[in-house]
Amino acid sequence: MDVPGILHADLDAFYAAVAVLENPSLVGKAVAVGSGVVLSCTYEAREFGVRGGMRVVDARARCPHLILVEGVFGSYTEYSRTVFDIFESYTPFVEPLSIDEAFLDVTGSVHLFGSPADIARRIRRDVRKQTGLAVSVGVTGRKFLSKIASQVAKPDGMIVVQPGQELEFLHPLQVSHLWGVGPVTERKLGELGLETIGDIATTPIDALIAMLGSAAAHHLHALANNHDPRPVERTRRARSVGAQSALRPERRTMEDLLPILQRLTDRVASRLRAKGRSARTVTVRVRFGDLSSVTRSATVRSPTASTAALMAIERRLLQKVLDRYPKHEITLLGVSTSGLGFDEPIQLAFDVDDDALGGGTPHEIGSRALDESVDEVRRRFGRDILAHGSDLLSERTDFSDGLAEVMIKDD
DNA sequence: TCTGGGGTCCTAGGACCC
DNA sequence: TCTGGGGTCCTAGGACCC
Repeated sequence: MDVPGILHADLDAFYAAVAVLENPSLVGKAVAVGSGVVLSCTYEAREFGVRGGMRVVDARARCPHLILVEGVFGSYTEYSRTVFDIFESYTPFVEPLSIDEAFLDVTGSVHLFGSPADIARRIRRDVRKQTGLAVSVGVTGRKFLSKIASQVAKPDGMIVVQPGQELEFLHPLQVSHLWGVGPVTERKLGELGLETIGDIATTPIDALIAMLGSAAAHHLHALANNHDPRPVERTRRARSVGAQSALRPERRTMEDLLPILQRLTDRVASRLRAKGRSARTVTVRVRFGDLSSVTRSATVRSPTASTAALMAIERRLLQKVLDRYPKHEITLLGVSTSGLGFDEPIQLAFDVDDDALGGGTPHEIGSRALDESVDEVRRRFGRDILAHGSDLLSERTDFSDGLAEVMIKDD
């Protein structure tokens, strides 16, 4: 008999559980982590209707004795590392989904540690013993099904779905259990009278396509029939890096918005550099008084992680929005970078004093050099640098739309 | 009921090239 | 010269997830 070999392990109420571990007087109490909104809360708080994502004032209204604690990010990463080390002691095939959950393919580990269900039990025991945290586990032969099983198993449980029993387990569940069904899709499905996963499985694919579009329809139809060929993948590279801020929409002028833009861009650029990545596409998101929002994006030829270069692009995008919506109350919602490339050694063809640039990786030095040259170009020519090339491209230098492209070459 | 910050993926239309 | 098909890239927006 085949053994189901894919586990989904998910720590229960992770941030709240860590808060309780670090302050034993909180054991058994209704505790929430967060400020402004609830990031995580204990099951004692959930009994009163408190949920993650809820505003703290609303949570307090439902649960007046709620104890609110601030998050401590350092402890979370420490606990997380310990837990992931335990995962990796059972299989090298661990795919992190977030700080507190992962897929594990244990198919190759059964001769060492026993059946997948045995391994799940051992992991739960090890995590409990070494950290004090509860982890719920789903054990099946498919990623999506194990994810659903672990959710159903919570809190502090495990569910094993044996081969041949998958549809029996799956079909009675509400559609919202499926990964990819949120409020909008749930409502659309409901309009067709589809409430359970079994309903989706028996609906002709064409009807789903008409309602949801091709990709979503095929995706949900496949999952509802227990088809999910996706393997457990050990690493996944980030595809975008962004930063958000949520101020009330009231500011209007470029001068008001620039400091916010600078702060967000600093965050994004330094995180890009820390990862050794650079971005080709830059997106600016703006929110209006009625809470609707728009985006403007631009793609440049060569990836950059330079704060000043990103700022120059974002400024233009922001100006585009201001020109298009001159009367609106607006705020800057966020900036995001995608089309990520890798750390490239770069050297400025522009006139920059090497000694002034300090140490670091070539990428860091290059990014700082670009920062300086953007400022210098602005001083000398009154222009912004839009992009830089990976080859020497003096003939591409283009002031036609008010921007220069700076020349940078590979070393 | 949009309050938080960080992401992923998909769609649709247009430009451009062969 | 016109029509058509296919592919790629870019832009803008939206749904969903943790």
